[in-house]
Amino acid sequence: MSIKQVAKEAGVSIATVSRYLNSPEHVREKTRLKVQEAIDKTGFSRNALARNFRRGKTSLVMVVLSAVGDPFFSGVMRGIWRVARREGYSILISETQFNTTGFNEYADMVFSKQADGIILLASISPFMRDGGAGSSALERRADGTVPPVVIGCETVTPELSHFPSVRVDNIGAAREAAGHLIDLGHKRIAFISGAHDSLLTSDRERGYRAAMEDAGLPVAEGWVQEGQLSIDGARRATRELLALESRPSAIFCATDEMALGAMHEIRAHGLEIPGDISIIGFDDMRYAATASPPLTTIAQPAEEIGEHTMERLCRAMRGDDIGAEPEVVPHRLVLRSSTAPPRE
Amino acid sequence: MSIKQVAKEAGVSIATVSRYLNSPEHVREKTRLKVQEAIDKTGFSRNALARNFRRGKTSLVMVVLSAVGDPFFSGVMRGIWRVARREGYSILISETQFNTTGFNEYADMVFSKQADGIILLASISPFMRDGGAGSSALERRADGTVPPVVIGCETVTPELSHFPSVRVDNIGAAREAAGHLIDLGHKRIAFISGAHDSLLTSDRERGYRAAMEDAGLPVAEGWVQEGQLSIDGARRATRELLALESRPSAIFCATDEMALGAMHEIRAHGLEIPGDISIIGFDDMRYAATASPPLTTIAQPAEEIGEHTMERLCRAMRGDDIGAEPEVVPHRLVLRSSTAPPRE
DNA sequence: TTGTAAGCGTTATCAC
DNA sequence: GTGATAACGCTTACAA
Repeated sequence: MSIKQVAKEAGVSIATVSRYLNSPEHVREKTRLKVQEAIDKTGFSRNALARNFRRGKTSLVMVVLSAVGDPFFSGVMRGIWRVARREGYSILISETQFNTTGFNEYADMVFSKQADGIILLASISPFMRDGGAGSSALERRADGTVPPVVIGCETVTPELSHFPSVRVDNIGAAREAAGHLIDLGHKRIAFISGAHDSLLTSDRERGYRAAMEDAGLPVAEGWVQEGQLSIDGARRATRELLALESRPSAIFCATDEMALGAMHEIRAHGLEIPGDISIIGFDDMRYAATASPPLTTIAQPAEEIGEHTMERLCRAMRGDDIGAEPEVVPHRLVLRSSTAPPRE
Repeated sequence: MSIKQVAKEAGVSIATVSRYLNSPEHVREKTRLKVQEAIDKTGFSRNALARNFRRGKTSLVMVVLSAVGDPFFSGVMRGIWRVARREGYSILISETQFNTTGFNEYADMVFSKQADGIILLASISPFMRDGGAGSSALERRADGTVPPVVIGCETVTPELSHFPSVRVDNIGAAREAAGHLIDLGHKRIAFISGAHDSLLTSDRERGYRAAMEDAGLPVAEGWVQEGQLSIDGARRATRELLALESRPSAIFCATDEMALGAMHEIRAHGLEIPGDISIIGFDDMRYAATASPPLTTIAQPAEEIGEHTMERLCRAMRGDDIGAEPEVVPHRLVLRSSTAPPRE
């Protein structure tokens, strides 16, 4: 079932079979028929491993994300796909499952030629911690060039600032989210962040703090809680907030996922949203609109982020210099029913 | 940056470098040091393409799913990962994006040796429709053996019944879900299915119809609506149901995703859940519990499905005969607050 | 313990 | 248009 057997079967050389496979227009009609027949007969399937090896490329792009199952990625992937199809790339996805080694393993795939490029959607903080093979894979390269990597959504650390990225202005958007609550008249506004080392949410936290400062409002002790980017984490964080002496009248959650957790916990305490407490999220994942009440949030143009990220990667894989500037795409405040003026 | 340059740098043969890489214990301490030094100096990274090609295996397992962003996959992947780590496999994920070619492309990767095995979580109906390369990849094999494929979650078509699968008893579980509504006293119970060709939800529909029949209840015209497996599809389906003369007092949704859409639509009509209409879902994805009211549903043991699926695949890749019997894992009815006795 | 050398299945570069 | 044939980078007998 190798090209060789097909050649024998068809009574031609292996070169001809290869040509038939790669550029049939360079093969005479009559020969083409013979070869196709031989292929059908032998049930041949070209060994992609050998092919990729020989060609030195795979036409595969690896998308690294923290976990499939995050609804936000649906849109981003759709955008990536649209471009990938157009440009002739296949997409392979890998999960870090929130751990360090996860990423390193996949970063190496570009280096070891198993993929032509990488799109990083996962949180990138993990692999800054050690100096393992993977992190260095992103730093150095034998010939000093930068490997084809584009970072999507995430905020970029200084260490990785030589990689291009596509994302919203997290600080500005967070500022706008907090600003919306302030505009409604809230003064006691809490923030639920991700983990303490999450870059993404630390930018959003910065925006929150900036908005508070602009408005001359204090950020009281305990008003910033870690929600671990999870529903349960957000519930715990909310529990803390509700127990506070100066209980906030509004909570800004760094992700919609956590906002859903917060809402659940608030209801469990017999409080009303937005009557007793207003909630605003971030991402506009599809479950934000079906929440009860529907969640006010900051929408990221997920599909657009996916498209632009992939487009930029394609240029990098083609060998173009795409620079390292982050591309900022527009966010949008989506007003729904989970925010309202405070009661008093 | 090939093994050859490292060999030259270290003053040894390429065989020694290769040995160092694969079984360092067979290399003298002193030589080991020399080689390691040369590797560091050259910044060498072994070309996995060449390696896999030569070895004829990749230690890679491909997980095919319809689309990233489905919260239900989180748990399944966690289970798959646990086993993969233990058995020394890496996981690569691919999306069909709900189209046929998507699957074919990836199915071929096993055939073409880029992955050692496949786990199919995606709906498998698409690739039954044509006789393309991919579908045949799952059917025939040069030497007549069955390629290492295990199907997770999904119901298996007769055409694919020679492949092993791991899943819940969809019919039985659906019967229980509908039965729960019947036990509560509901008589007008509707069902929101996926697409008409979705195997998964057609089994659930069968369970629903069986339960109704058992109870001697009719399934009136219009009580079974297609929800396209999406929130919006479910909203449309619900709109149809609410407009019905004999408006149902309870709706069984074939997935939690659709249940959230249905709930949203019901609330938009100013109706109460479960006061006016009871809702029950299927899957117990993580947003089911945070819905308002929390969603009564059928829980699938996602993590367990992932584990068992991967375990079985590992045995298949090892060459063991794993048979083709579907393995049925237990489901569980999770009572929350979206179901209650009918008003009257 | 190390080196030599024969492949693995393709693609690509030549002649013809 | 087609056919030899030399790579590609690595693993693995087999020899030394």
